[in-house]
Amino acid sequence: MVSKSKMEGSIGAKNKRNILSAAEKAFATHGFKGTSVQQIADEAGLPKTNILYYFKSKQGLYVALLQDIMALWNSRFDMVTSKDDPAISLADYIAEKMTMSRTHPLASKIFAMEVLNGAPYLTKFFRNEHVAWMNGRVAIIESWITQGKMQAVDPSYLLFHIWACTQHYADFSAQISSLRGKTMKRADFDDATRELVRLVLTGCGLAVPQKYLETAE
Amino acid sequence: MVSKSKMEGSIGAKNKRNILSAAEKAFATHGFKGTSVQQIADEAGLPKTNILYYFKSKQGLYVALLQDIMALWNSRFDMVTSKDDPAISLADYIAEKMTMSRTHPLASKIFAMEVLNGAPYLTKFFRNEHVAWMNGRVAIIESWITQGKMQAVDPSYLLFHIWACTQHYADFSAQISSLRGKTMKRADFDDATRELVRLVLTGCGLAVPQKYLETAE
DNA sequence: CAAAATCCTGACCAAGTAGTCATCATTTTT
DNA sequence: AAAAATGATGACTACTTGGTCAGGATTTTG
Repeated sequence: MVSKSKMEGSIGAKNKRNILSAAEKAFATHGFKGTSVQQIADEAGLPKTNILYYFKSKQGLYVALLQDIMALWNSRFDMVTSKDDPAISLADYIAEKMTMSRTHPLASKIFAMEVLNGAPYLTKFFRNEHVAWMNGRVAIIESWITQGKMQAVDPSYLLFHIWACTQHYADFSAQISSLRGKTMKRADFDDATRELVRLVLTGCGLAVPQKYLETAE
Repeated sequence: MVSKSKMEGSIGAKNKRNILSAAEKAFATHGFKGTSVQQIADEAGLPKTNILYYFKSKQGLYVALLQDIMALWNSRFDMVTSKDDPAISLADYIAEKMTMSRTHPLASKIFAMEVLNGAPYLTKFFRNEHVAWMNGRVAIIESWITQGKMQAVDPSYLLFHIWACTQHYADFSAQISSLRGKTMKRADFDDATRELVRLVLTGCGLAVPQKYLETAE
């Protein structure tokens, strides 16, 4: 019976999840400084001291949350190889990132704020795992180019632009909703995804895969 | 002698500019809540009370700054007509926005933070001037499309994507610098501009104007 | 069931905050 | 130069905040 003793104190695990979820809401809406531990406590339905019991400090909670968020960034694009089809790979990556913006907008906002403020808690991550990831992806795109599978574009800037556009729908939702007069629904995200896939792929001299072509009418 | 009496108290005008500049730096780095009036005072080299003398409150200062920032958004693209050339017009707009990201990154960051937090002080602006601007631009792009000057794309999403990519270089500079191992210089911005112009214009079925084609080597 | 570990919380505190106010200094106007 | 307007600031206050701590409750383990 090993499992029982190491059940991670299911009470604690549950509470931690609850607190992290409340913190995500609060931090995404008001930023790190703009959020008080009391607000998180209210959101979680717990007394303030209980928050500090599970996370040693507000900063500790924030860092834990940030780590959870970074784990979300993992993608099937991580595993792409130079033998894959660039059109499919890039289109799927764009679609995947758009889905993230739709389903995890709060995580995206917290990440965006962190980077806006100079990414004090991410510098290490950026300089290690993230650079390695980037180098790998750049190499594969370059290989696609030398294989003549796609037009010569700068891979770094291409990735920046994909991130910029996909994250924009989460981070700037207030502006987008105001301008459209209504919030983005699932169908709108699908439209935006198709538009973006077409823009990027055409710009890379690639044909748009069937499944990202306009279906209806 | 009307002018002399209404010289706007050049002392006051100068101080206000100084304070706004200090506030821009502080707010862009730490957000509204994360910035104390004292920090702004230190940055401006003035006692705290003097800040409150010129701007009635921290919030008042922030709103004044935000208005200054919104005025910066004015663009030559505002004046484009359906008779203009879409390739030139869009390329110039992209280049102009990239220049803004390079020369006014703090303004871009403050705007981004404001929108991230739900744009509480911009809702009115969004719903009025901004929607009107948007409708006008969308109509012109649609007219370009019906004239057969460019491919059929959704004008709203196209504009969103242009904003996303251009602002990204200001707002996410911490991430970009980390990944590149060095900050973006003027020449790098020019490279990024060319890449983005090519991506967008090609994606709209437009030829890239001469001046945005790779020059060197 | 006893002991140990984990969980929970009210009372409290030191530090930092935005903003007020009374007073003084300088500049502008008459 | 007198009066008026504008500019400048130290001292103070009311309030919020993150975090501690001591002690109690509940659950888990032997």
